[in-house]
Amino acid sequence: MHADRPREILNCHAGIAQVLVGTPRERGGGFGAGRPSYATSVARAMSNDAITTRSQDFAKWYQDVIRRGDLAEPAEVVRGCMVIKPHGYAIWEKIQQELDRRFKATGHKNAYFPLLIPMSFLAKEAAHVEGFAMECAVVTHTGLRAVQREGEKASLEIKNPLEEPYVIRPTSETIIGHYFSKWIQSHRDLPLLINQWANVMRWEMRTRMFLRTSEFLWQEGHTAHATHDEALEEVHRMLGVYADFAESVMAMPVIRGQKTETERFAGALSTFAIEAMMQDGKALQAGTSHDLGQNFGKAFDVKFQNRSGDIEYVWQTSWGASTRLVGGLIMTHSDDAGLVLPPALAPIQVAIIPIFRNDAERSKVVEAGDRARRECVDAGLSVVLDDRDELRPGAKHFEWEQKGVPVRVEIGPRDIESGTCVVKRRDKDPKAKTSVPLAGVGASLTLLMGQIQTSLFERAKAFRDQRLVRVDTYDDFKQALEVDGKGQFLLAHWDGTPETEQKIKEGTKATIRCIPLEGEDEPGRCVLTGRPSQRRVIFAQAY
RNA sequence: CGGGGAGUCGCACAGUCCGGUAGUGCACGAGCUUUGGGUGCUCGUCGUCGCGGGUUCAAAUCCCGCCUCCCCGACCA
Repeated sequence: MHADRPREILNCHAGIAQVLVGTPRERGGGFGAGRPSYATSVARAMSNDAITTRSQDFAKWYQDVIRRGDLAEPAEVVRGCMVIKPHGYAIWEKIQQELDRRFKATGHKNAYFPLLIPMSFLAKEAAHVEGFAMECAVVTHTGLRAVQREGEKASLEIKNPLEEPYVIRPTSETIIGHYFSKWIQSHRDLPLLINQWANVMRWEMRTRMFLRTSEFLWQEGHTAHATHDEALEEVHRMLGVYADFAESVMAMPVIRGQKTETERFAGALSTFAIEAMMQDGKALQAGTSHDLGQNFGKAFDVKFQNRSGDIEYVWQTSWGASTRLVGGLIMTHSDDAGLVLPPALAPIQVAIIPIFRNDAERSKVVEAGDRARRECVDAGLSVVLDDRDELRPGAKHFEWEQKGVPVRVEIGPRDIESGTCVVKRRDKDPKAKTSVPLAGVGASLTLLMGQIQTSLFERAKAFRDQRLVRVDTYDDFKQALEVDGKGQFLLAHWDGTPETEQKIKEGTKATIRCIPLEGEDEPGRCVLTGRPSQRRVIFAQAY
């Protein structure tokens, strides 16, 4: 793989000119024709130098994969924010589609609430304010005025202070609570099952692209129920939706579990989450589902009249998943050559690369390529015929490889003669080519997509399972936390107190990721204090 | 916000100590050449050296202030 290739060679041969999708005919004169194009900036983003390997520097590797995959770049003009580029956003859109379909299938409806929340709303739920106060960006003024002082450049000045400042939503429980109280009167209005796709802002100390940015995109589900049991059922249903999505669509194995008091959502009775292991062995929380109890119902006066005519507060839930999932996707599957995408989320699933030596060969090969392309389209695959003349085949391979395209197909004169094409899987060594008949290529590649999807999941699961270890003493705990320079998940007994959790964190940087829902109770003794414990929890260093 | 590192063309970097016309490789443009894993050659284009002040005949370089990014903490989806 690339890691073995001398850096100099990579450096001096780098080159990706532009990205064209579809056939020349389809493209016409539209996209990027005749003007300095987006394609140019793509080429620039992806130019030269090798990707850092995972073992060299995982954090650097992560950023390289994002840059070379043309997913996003830091918004250097806005602190802690990122620009999600088309290829990165296309992945997010696929995530959205898959999740949204599952939300609708479980009876939820989409709605949209204001970005700005009256500051007073935040104050209504005590634990909630405490959790989010420091992260809030606050809007205090409106209007700008141009000011021209003598001898100085014109500048802008802020005009009118607001009577009540607004907070830019860090999450929408409060404002949605407010509207729920207007919308709900009777048990007949329940359950109320709402989802919102939105951006939120949390003024984080330290940011990393996709994993933690000041502004991020997410979905937040908010539901209200007549009973606590019903709300809890919802909490687990949606946790299940996340887990199923993560495993079957992202091919990312997850552990479902409950958060400890320390890690619980501010204002919730209990929080559940799915936790995934990244390739450096660290944990990533990939989706959360909260039992809000009646906390927000009471804070926002969300009441209903039950069947027997009594007034009760509703039981609420909220659950969310964010663009962080894209970060998880990257760190679960990608390799030292760049991005690796599971077929279910790959904006481009197949890239066809024609091989030819002269115009006569070119027209034959491109024609065959276009037939293959159409077969793939008919089979429901998203496919590109890369017939760019300005790039040689090798350069095209590198480009699609770095962008994570699951399958690359080569069609050359030899293939046309034998009626086959050469297929390379992104999840396998590029030298391991297979030959596939051109007739029925759509069907065979569709089949292959399923195999790749499964294989990615199995590989990630094998890695995770191998690094999910049971420890019973604190010495073993500290030893097992890092093996071969990578983290592990430790199944250990814990005495259930925040104090012990804190001490372990101080001593090892490991936190309790969750109390797993799967598995059975197993009495034992806390690794730190030796006090009795009913169940093992998962400790790990986390993102 | 504390500790460390860094900001020079699209990317990666040299130049900064010791002030004197802003460089290299890749990318980008043109041409020829080449095409089953980053073709080769020739000629060319692109910079208010992160921002704002100051010192100086002269500032990428020295001084002051600020901003941003990366890493390690604390905080977190």
